[in-house]
Amino acid sequence: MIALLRISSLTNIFKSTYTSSFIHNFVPTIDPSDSLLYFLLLSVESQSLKLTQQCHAQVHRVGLSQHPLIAQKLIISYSHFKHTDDSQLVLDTILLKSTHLCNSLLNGFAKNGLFSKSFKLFRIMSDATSLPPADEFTFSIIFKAAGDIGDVLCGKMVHGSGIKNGFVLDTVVCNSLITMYSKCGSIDNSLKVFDEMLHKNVSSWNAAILSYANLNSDKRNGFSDNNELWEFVKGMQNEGLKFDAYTISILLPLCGGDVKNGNCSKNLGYGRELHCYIVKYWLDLCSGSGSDAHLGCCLIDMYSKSGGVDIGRRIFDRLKNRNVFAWTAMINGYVHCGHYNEALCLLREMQWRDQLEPNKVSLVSVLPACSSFAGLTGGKQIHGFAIRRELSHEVSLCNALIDMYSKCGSLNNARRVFDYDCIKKDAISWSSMICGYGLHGKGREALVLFDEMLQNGIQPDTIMVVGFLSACCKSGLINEGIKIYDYVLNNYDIKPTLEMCSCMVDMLGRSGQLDRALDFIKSMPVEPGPSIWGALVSASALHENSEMRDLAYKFLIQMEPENSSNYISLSNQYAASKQWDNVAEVRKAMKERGLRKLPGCSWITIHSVTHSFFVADKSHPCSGMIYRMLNELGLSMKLYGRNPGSAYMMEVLE
DNA sequence: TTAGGGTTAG
Repeated sequence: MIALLRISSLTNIFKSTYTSSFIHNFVPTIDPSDSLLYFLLLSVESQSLKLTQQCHAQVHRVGLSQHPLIAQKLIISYSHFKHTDDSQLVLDTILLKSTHLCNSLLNGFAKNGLFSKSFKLFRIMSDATSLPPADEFTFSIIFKAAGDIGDVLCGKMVHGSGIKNGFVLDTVVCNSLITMYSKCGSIDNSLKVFDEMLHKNVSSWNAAILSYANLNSDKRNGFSDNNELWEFVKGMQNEGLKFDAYTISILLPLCGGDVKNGNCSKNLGYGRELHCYIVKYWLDLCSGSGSDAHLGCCLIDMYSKSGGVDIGRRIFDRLKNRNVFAWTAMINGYVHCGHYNEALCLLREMQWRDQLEPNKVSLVSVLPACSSFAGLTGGKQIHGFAIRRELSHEVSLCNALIDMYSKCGSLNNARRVFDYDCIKKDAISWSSMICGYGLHGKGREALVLFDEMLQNGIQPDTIMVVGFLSACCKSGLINEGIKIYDYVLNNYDIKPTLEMCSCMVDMLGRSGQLDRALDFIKSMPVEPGPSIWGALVSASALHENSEMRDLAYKFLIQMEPENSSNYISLSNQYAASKQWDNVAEVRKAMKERGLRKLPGCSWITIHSVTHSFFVADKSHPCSGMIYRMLNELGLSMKLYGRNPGSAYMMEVLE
């Protein structure tokens, strides 16, 4: 009855809008089922739910409600528009239900994230009493749903059911099973399914390669030195199978380095080989995926992350079908390499040259360029653009905005985004705000927020702990910092990192507890790096403990023998205490190593004009005024009992 | 009808 009422209302929609439309004239001229199938396809392509509804009404009007193919297309169309209740209604109306139709509804539920409905329907199909039995298509869909949930127990249950029903011999079913286990984090099971497959195709290898990649390394940082994955990939070619566009798009992200952190990938050589392969088989690869932009994105990303942003740009310029992904990949590449102006220009260019709207990711990608280059005004413009496009509540964008506002000095705006725009906060939202407080030395605020975050059930991770410790360090909240450090290590799955330990040394050192800082270094579970000894150097200098300072310098120079800054700062320290012999010794050591200090440079942008300054630079037209102000600041610091560091001041004022 | 790949944030 309910179904009939619903259909009746749909018919009314159809009648009210249909009479003058072209569909009305078109339908009677050819077979009604053909025309309806055509319009249903058109409704999805043109994103018109109304057309789907009109077709549905017409289906009933011309008596085609039991037509299996039309019913299937209706189920698919309604699912596409997230109207799965209407998809269900279509199936309910069918008297002779087929597995085929049930699968379409099952897929509709799964694609809309309605997993409980998917599994309920799957159970009914498995009973094979009120609905037709499951087939291999059913299992492909349900394995995918289990993978999307990410629950390995659920995955194993449906796997068992698949084996019992004899469907785990089909290649596509096995491929979806490999992916399911991979998504559930059970890589061993994933590769076991692959090993035991009778007929592997290219997609089977792709699924296994992706799984293998997850096993071996973090994609973002490139692969570890082992060659196991690449040997595995060669196995695919040894079996006479060619890479397709999917294979390459899985492999290329593993070849990029992390130029931002000074790491160039060890796998760039493989990346170049893949690039050659793409050039050789370009047409084949692009005909499969329909566009060259897809592989282009991967190449741009790989080269940019390996420091070759110019190569990325050349690839970008030659793309025939540049879509928003390609533009965003290029923008992101420029930001990654510190070419902020180019990134900002591209954001404008994509709109006027290709008439493409930047999406959420484009904006997230370009925001760091505002923090480092365009400043608060540029950041606010991006924010305004996001508001106009109704994107300002997207969590990733909010997180990037919080970061941008914090780094541009506007903590109030950062907090406003955190409180009002960021409706669904994730761990990064909390972390961004805590790190913002850390950046501004607002330890108390960071402490309150950290506590609130824990009460909200958000798990802390190493990055937010570093942000929090940094805030404590700058605010002198030593006990609070130490307490939280111990708390997170004892209560969460967090292992101390070098950054966390550096914060601890910095915190203890700044508070004058130099011996405690040294004891901490001796007992810490990670190998001390330059940041650790650097923190101890600064703290020892601050508290004028020359013995500790020399010890810290000794380790620091041992670790970074080619870093001229360490020698210069040590020399300056000796000079400040008039230890001229030591100064000479340090300068001699530098000379022997052929080290020269590059002059430090800082810059500031005022009214879109960037002013840069080198050490002891007096070339600026306002140089006299600037140095007078520096002198005044130095004197003020002394008045407040803070030593600006005579050696450093000497260097600046010389 | 079924599986797999692209740009992002602390």
